[in-house]
Amino acid sequence: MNIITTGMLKKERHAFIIRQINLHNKVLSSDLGLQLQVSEDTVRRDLNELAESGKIIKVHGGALSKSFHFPYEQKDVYAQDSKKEVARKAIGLISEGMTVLTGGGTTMLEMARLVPDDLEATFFTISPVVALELAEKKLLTVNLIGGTLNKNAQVNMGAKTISDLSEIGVDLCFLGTNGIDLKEGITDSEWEVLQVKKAMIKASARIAIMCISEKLNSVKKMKVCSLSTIDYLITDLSPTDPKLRPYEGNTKII
Amino acid sequence: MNIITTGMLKKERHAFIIRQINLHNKVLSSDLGLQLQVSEDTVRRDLNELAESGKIIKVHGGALSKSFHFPYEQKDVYAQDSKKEVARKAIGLISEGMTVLTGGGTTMLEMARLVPDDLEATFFTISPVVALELAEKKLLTVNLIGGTLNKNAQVNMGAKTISDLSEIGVDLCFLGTNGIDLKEGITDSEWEVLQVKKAMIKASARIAIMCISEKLNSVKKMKVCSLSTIDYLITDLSPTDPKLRPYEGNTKII
DNA sequence: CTTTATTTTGCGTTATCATGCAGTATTGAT
DNA sequence: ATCAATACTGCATGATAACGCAAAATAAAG
Repeated sequence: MNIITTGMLKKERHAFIIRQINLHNKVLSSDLGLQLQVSEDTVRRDLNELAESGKIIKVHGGALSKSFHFPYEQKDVYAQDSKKEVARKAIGLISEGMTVLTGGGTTMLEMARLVPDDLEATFFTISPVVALELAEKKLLTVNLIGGTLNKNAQVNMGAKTISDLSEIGVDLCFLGTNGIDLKEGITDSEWEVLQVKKAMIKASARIAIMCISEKLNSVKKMKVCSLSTIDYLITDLSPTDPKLRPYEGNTKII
Repeated sequence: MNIITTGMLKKERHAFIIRQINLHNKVLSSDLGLQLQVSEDTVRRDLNELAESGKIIKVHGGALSKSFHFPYEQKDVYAQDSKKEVARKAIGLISEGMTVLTGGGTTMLEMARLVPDDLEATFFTISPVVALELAEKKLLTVNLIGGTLNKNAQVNMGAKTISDLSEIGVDLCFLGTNGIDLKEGITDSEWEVLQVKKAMIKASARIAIMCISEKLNSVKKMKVCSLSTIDYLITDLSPTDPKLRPYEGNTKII
């Protein structure tokens, strides 16, 4: 257990830390300092870097494995400000009496929370989490599209979901995305997700993509749709931000 | 049950507390103090933080599960033990590879929590809350029946739900009920609920009614089905309890 | 092989956080 | 109304973190 180490390079320390975390689900800065024979400052800097790139979760006193299993109710705790900003803007697109379709994810959940109490509208969603949040608003009609619950994404997927989506028609669809790029348009890395998104797009008169700025200009494996399909692009940036300029066209930047 | 823990990070304590609450529906600050080896002050501060972010409901002496805080009931913490007992017994009816259909409500939720991690089975449910809880179990396939989310009961209802239910066939259906009586059988007070329950019964080879003993011998306005339809009656009482004697017949008392 | 630039690291300082304790207030049950 | 259990407040203490800077190590260039 006691690993003696001398003159390790930063990369090696990082690897060591990741290994320790995978092994124990947690590490203490103080322990690492001793094991790696470096100051705790260095350890803390290492942990910061690893946390920055999303490999671990840094907490006071050390760090936790990212797969640290939290019960579902708190998976969404870390809704970053950028997501909140996107959600806030998205709400502006919804007007009285509208029929809206949404996916899942933290940004959508945040949007559900921000729906004003006096809005009367009809929502369809594939996300039970979003549905439950929307159900808090007294004037909304909330329809949950059924299907097989995907454990990671916590949204319904599969054949049933897609066939049910083909039976509805809505005014506006809010979609999150991991990949958005000028040339490739909207892309995704999971095939199942791709199918569902395509079905959602077909079901909707207008499409709004919600996307935090750090995901701009990234391409994933498979294409969902081209940019021309998108009616609104909602980001945390100002609509006049130069980074968004290339996306102007058919798409309204919000 | 006495879990020994040393040098836990705050986040770990939080996760531990959430797990305990999910397990028992309630925690006492005093217990947590001992289990986590910290002062009750620290426990209380932890509980405050968790309550602050809406993950639990803090009460005098400890905290309660949030999803336990269903719109309808919440009176006494200890009456819930009977539901737990019903849920525990219900689990016994589920065997490997089975296809199961469930409704919503606290007893169902409790059952979902108690499903063993190593059970491989397929679940259908009309409750997003139950679905999300079931999704925590790695080996389960969870299918959520769509529909219009009823804000009070937090289950899907309406025409879509009923037509979807008509398309499936399962081995066993777990139903809660407010009214059960020798002569009238299973009764309910809401028309919408009635329709859904009937559809669930039609979809299932066998029917299990889950019912805490205080609801025995009560009649509601509308009839769901007669007692002869019921295969299992699960209560918090011993199967040999004289109160249950009258219900013996086609129905197996558990 | 120097010399120079860049990065990394450790240390002192200051700020922040976490925790337990003592005293006081509040609660809930009888 | 009383009493014991539970909660909250403020504070002291030790732990951890952040900041800035200078020494050391590493890489790059001449």
